[in-house]
This record gives sequence, structure tokens and C-alpha cells, in this order.
Amino acid sequence: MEWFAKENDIFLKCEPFDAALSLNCGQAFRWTTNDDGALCGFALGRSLKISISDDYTVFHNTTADDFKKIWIKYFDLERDYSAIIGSVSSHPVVKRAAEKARGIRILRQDPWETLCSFIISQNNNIPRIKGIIARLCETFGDKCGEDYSFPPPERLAGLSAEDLAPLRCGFRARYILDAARKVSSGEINLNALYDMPTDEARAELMKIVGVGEKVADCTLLFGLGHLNALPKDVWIKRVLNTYFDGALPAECNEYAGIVQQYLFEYARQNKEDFN
DNA sequence: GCCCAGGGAATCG
DNA sequence: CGATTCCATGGG
Repeated sequence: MEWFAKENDIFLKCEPFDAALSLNCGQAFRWTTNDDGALCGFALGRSLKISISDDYTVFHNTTADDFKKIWIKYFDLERDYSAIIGSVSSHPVVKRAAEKARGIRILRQDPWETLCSFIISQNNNIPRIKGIIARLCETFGDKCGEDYSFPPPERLAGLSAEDLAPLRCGFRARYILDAARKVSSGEINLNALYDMPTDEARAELMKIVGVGEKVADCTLLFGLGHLNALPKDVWIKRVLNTYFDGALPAECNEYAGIVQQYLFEYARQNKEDFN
């Protein structure tokens, strides 16, 4: 990875890294793509615009300080994904999926936002998940320039299911509220889950009504940096049953979540193979 | 109109 | 235990 600041922009060279793919592969729900291909979003309390030229990924209107402290971590840019891909690619399907989805980085998002987002994701499709989260932020978040912040658990904990009616999130409303109460009260300490063994951290998250294994694993993987967490959604189950006899090869275990994301992207790009 | 969506709780056998 | 059913809503 190499980068430099010029005026209010950061110019980055990093391989493998595809910002558009990373932000549009179903791990984040608050990013949009402009007509010119630029990515706009709001994460970790900051707005960001990214454009992609031939040689550089350009982070607009930010500072070298924010880039170092915030965005390098958010996009997991210091990790050697090339070495990881090499270590997990014995199986031909993993190898092919990793080639197709090579530029994905597993984002390290805010744990509360991740938890809440994947509670909303259950039995839902991605366009609608994005809509519900947008309404959640517009209704209960704070205005930050052009964007809205993600409402913290304290903001939601005292609300009722009827208060969440504008979100049109259906049966998930009471799940969001239970999560907000347990997190804001300290009954569940999300920050303590970073360094906890994955199995213990998963069990903590599953104390929340509406959080099962899959939502817990998405929170562990996309919010808490547990790269061995393996969320099994309908697509991954199809892939595992079609090509892997039910489970990934053991060599994938340490980075199962990364492998999972390559396979998820691969499966969605090749839906016709899974009918 | 119908099928399904990055599931989970409740219920049943 | 595993299997089935219900849950709100709306995108395709």
C-alpha cells in the first residue's frame, strides 16, 4: 500500500483493493454509486466520497490524519489479502471465487451499526434493507452536513415499536429495540467483544431477541474483526452444499469469513448455477 | 398476483 | 433433537 495527500484528497495505490466491490458486496448498506461511478457514504461519523481512476483510489475531501486513523482501518488496508488468498486457494472453487472477487476487503464497521443493520437484513432483500436503514438514520439520526448519523442505541432504547413505524421494518422493530436496550444498558458490551474468543462473543450477541447465529456472525465479521466468523446465509448454504459437501476445507478456517465473502459474491454473480 | 429476500422464534412431531 | 410455520414488507 502506498498513498499521498494532495490538497483535500488522498491518492491510494493498494492491491488487491476494489472500493466499489467492497462497498457493494452486501456488507455495508449506506453507500451509493453516482452516475460517474463515485461512491458516497457515511461511516464512523464521517462523510466520504471515493472515486476510482486507472491508477489510484481517491478519497475526497478528507485529511491525511483521518485517512490514517479512520479509513485505513475501515477498509482493512494494512492486511495482506494476497497472502491470505494464497493460503486458502487449494480448492478450485475457492480459487476461482477469490479471483473473481479479489478486490474485496472485509470492512471494519461500527459494531452497533453492523448489529442493527443485520437484524434488519433478516428475511429481507438488499435494496429494501438499504431503504429501512436510510429511514432509520433520517428519522432518528443527527444531521451531519448532507448526511445523517446512525442513531446510537441510547437514542432508540426508550422508543416503542409504534415509534419505529415510519421505518416500515415489520416484525424486526422489536428486535431492534431489544438490541438497543441491552446495549445501551451495558447488559451487552459490544466493545468487549473485539478481543473475546469468537464463540463467546457470538453467544453474547445471541442473547438479543432476534439475533441468531447468522446475524451474530455478520456482526462479528463485518463489525468486530473476527475474520474466522462464517455467516451462513441462503447463498453460502447453496455453495457449500453444491461444491463443498457442507463445509469449507480446514485450511480456510482462520479466514473463513473472507472466503465466505468471495463465495457470496461469486454465487450472486452466477445465480444460474444454483437453481 | 406471485415468489422470495444475507433469518429467527415459536411450535410441532 | 430436526422439521415446519409464521412473521411484515415490498423489490423484481
